[in-house]
Amino acid sequence: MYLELQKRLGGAIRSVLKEKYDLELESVPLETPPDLRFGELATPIAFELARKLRKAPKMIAQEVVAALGVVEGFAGFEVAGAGYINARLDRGAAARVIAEVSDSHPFAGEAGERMGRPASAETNLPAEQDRGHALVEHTSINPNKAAHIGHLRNAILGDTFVRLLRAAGYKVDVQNYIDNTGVQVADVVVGFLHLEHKSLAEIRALIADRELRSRGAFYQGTTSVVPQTQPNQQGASAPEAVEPIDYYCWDLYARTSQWYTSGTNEENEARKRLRYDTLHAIEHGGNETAEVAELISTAVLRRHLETMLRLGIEYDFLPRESEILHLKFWEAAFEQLKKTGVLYKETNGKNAGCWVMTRPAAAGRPGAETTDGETDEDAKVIVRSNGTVTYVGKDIAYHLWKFGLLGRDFGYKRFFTYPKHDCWISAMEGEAVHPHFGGAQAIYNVIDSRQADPQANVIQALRGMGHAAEADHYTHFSYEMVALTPRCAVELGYDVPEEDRSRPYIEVSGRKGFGVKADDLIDKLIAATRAEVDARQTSRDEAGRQRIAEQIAIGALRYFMLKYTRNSVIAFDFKDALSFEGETGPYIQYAVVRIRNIFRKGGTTAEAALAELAGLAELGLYVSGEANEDIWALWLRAGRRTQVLEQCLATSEPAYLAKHAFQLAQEFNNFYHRHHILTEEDPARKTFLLATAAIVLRELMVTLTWLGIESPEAM
RNA sequence: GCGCCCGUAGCUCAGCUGGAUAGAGCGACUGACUACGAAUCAGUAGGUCGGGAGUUCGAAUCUCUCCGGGCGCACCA
Repeated sequence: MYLELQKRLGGAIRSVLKEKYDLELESVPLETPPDLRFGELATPIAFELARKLRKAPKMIAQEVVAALGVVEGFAGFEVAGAGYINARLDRGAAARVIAEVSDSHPFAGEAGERMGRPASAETNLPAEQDRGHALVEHTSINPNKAAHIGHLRNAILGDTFVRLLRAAGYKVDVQNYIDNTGVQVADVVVGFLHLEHKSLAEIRALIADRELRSRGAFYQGTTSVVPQTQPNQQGASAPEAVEPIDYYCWDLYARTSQWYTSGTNEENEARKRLRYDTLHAIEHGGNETAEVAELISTAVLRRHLETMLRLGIEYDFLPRESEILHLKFWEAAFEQLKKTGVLYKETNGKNAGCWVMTRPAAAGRPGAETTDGETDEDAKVIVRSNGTVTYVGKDIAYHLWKFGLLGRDFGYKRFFTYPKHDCWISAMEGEAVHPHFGGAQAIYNVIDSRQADPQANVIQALRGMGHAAEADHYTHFSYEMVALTPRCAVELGYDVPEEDRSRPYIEVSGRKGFGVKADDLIDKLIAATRAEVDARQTSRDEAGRQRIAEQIAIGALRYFMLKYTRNSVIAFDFKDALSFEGETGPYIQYAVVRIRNIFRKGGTTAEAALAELAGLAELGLYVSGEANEDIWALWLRAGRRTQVLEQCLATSEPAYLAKHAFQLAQEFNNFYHRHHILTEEDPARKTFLLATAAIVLRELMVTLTWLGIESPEAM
């Protein structure tokens, strides 16, 4: 609603300025006044024009207001302060618009359902239903250990952004890149083969056993969006629970990392050699070491998908580095890079014999402009003097593929089955019939801010190859890390050095096995919400209570990861993460439950309430006047959903929507205490109050769905 | 050395492309359940927006500088 009115007012003011002063403005700044006393929209445009027109701002504002006359949807305009132009809405008409914006079935359906592309009416984005094909890469955890809280932030940010893109009318492919041939996997392979001295057969048996006996077995083939957690103590016939494979690897990876540096100098040298020999065997493929790597990385990957599914996060495609290597993606990219002159062979200096690329110009100085014959010592090495390609090189090839510019494709195999679709994985020889991935118009890479430089290199390469449009639609969706507060680290039993205890936060480290595992946190959250639900929902059955507890726990976790803007470091603490009061997911869920209770108790429905509103004459009366300002503010916020969505997309910042949902819930709770709906004696006013609740319910449910948070039936 | 990010209430964070009296949650203190269920609400206390200079009619927001904290800058992935 807001967007449309803003456009209309901006247009009206622009044409007045054109007519009166012969000024052509790109756009008119419009803002929300600090208080409803000043109207619903305002512009400080007169201040800007004061110098140009050599007139007092107040005078300009008065002239503009006089010339504006009548604008549809607005009740009037006035000048305030030193020259603000304030606009007042025709509240009755605006309220009708807010009430009518709705999707086909806003109150029905599972809120946690995988978001398809909603009807255009829901997003209120006319004529922009098909915005093109976007590709979002997120999660991308090295498949050698359990996911931790840092990975959760990545996946939740990415998944939420996917939902926002889909809500706005984009076709979106979700990819989770799997580095199954990197050093991290090699390290765990070294651990299995050389620390634990296990054979291929033993490793295979160990993984099979863990998949059977660990919680992983319980998530397999589940039909529920959020699988039931497996209560370890219950079910006497269940086999003895055992740590899942990703937990096992978590410890082994940490042990191996330590092992590299814990021997004598000679031993350490040998161990390092072993490490790189193992890495190269894995990269090369076709040997037993590579087979071990494949087994482990696939088993751990499966666990990651299970963990993420608990949060309602699904993927469409899992491209793996092994296929990027063996399908010769790099060779194809290399040809293009040479042909376009992006890469050149260095003959002098420290990089002699390497194929290098000029780095992106630094913001401060152009720096990297190589004049002929001069050696750019700062250039980025893409192909080493021994002929092997670096990580950035492989990444360039992968991104050419993402945009459909590589001229090669993966093989595709089904890998994981979700309730409503399949997730595919790359393969040398895939299935004959498969969906097509890649060839997107816009891509978003959810990768932490430490990778800013390599990401900039890839963009630079694309631009250098002449793919300017693609480079412009390449977004490094960066975010800051999740760290632990020193107190939390101590609480977890880690040895925290004295000098670290006064720091604001301590970085999580997979290599050191230092961090909070994702599944542990989720389990802990569910246990906490379950205790609350058990205390409140005494007449509900076991399964019902468990389901509600899970919905609340996931809501709390997702909201926690979304409430911070991307570039603020989250200093993780159980106290904050396990909180269900104040600015949290459960607070918003609770508002939804409250509204549902009103309709249940009142023996009516939200749909009926909105239908009745249509028959209410003089709607404007109920949203005007001193006594109704708070209600009008609530309606106005309810009308902001698409505006907030667009803001989130424009800035790649889901936190704004999280904030919006909270503020709407907060204003509703205030309204709830001030106006008792079901005991209202004036039938017309009761209709209006019920419709108010219905609109807030609709808005909260749609917004929560976009955030990936379900609405429990009771709390 | 170069680059990026951060510094706002006791704590954790918002503050939209510069705009009207700087906001929220938590914590502290005071109140509100014969209930549309208090995972809630109302109220009080609490801020030199890290320091300084500049641009502007106007700066938490833009520029410069200094201070403090974090993270990147490999023929590692």
